[in-house]
Amino acid sequence: MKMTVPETTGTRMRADERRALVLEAATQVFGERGYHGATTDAVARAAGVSQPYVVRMFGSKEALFIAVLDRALDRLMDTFAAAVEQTDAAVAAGDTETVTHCIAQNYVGLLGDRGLLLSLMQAFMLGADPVIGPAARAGMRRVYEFLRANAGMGPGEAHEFLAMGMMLNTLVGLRMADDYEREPAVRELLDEALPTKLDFLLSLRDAES
Amino acid sequence: MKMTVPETTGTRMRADERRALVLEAATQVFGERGYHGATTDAVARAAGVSQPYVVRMFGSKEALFIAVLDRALDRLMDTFAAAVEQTDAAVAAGDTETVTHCIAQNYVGLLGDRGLLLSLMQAFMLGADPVIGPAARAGMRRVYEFLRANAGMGPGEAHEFLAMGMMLNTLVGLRMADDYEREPAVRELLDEALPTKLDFLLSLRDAES
DNA sequence: GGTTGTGGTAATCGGATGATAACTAGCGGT
DNA sequence: ACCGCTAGTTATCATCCGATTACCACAACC
Repeated sequence: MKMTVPETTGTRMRADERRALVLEAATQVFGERGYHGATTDAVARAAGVSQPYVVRMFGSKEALFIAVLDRALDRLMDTFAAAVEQTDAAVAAGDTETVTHCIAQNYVGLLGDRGLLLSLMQAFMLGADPVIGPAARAGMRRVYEFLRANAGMGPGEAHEFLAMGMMLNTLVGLRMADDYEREPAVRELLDEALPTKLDFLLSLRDAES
Repeated sequence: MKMTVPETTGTRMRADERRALVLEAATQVFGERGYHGATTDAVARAAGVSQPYVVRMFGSKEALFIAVLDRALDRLMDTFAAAVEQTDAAVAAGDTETVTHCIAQNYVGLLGDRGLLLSLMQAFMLGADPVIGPAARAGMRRVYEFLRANAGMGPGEAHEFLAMGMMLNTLVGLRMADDYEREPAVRELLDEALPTKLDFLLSLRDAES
């Protein structure tokens, strides 16, 4: 009974590691093409495994998407929670930073993981689906209730914050930054939507393969 | 050369009428299930024609979606333009109504045609698509430029207005109203998002088949 | 050094789906 | 009456995709 943790030294990987890899790949693919547009084969190739393995690991494509949704929400809430702590510390140090501002900063950071926010949005557009719909609604509730209960926002603040978030997600989904140089109106809109972090967003766009 | 307009009295319909019917049906179906999730067969059944006819009428599913997108944008701009005129008339009469408020009112009215706004949102999530992406970006630009040039909004106003619109679209896509009675948080959020027209939205939900 | 369990893959199937081809029928003009 | 054009259909194809089955291989443990 040594109970050693397998080190993944050889050609094979531990199942939970591989699972995390597949979830990451699936997040990207689902974010890019949406639930119906994504194929389990594309996820498998992105993760470097075979297509049947992806399906068997999660039971079905639908279950995989739910897992992606849950993971995305977990990460989102972690980011928010960290932002709240960060704000508390700043306030304790005499700073006058608002929670909303601080969370917003960290939210923009999440745009770096394009798949995460887009997978969420894709789920939000599938409210009519009998399985995904309820899960997506529960996800939105979870976010809203966090903002109200843990971030100390009022109903109006929370709603406004979510509206900004949906706008940013939409602009990312549209790949609006692709037209930043070419279209003056796009430049103006993005300058307004991302007052501080715009160079960050553009660098992400250019870093794409 | 009588040049009479065929009256569609018999079993057959004029092509442009049928085309409008199919476009309306496609708007609903694409809005519900997204571009990839929608099938040309579902569109055909909703329009009461055969599946091959739908495909041949537009050339491809992709072209049909682009047509749906264009029609949705046309209707959206018409609604906005009417709201601007309405505001001008109110201001001339001594009223102090803001354009933003008036457009927002009319926008909420568009929620009645659920497919219209949802088809737009579905397009906005497909920015990575080589054909749909550019069309969707052009659509968003068209809306923004109207708000800036014709509705007299500044960059900040236009951005804020769009953010509220994206939030409302998302809530509709989520079918969030389904949880209005059951979940207090949802009730609070919807009360905040739709201060005046909430009963209208709920009546729409209940009117569904 | 076999044996057992875990981490995979190759082969394949069946249903769904977009598209095409070939054909049919209503309607107006002469 | 028949002729040509427009509005439609039925039948069918080729492809894609999620899922299943059966099999393979590495590694730990006795």
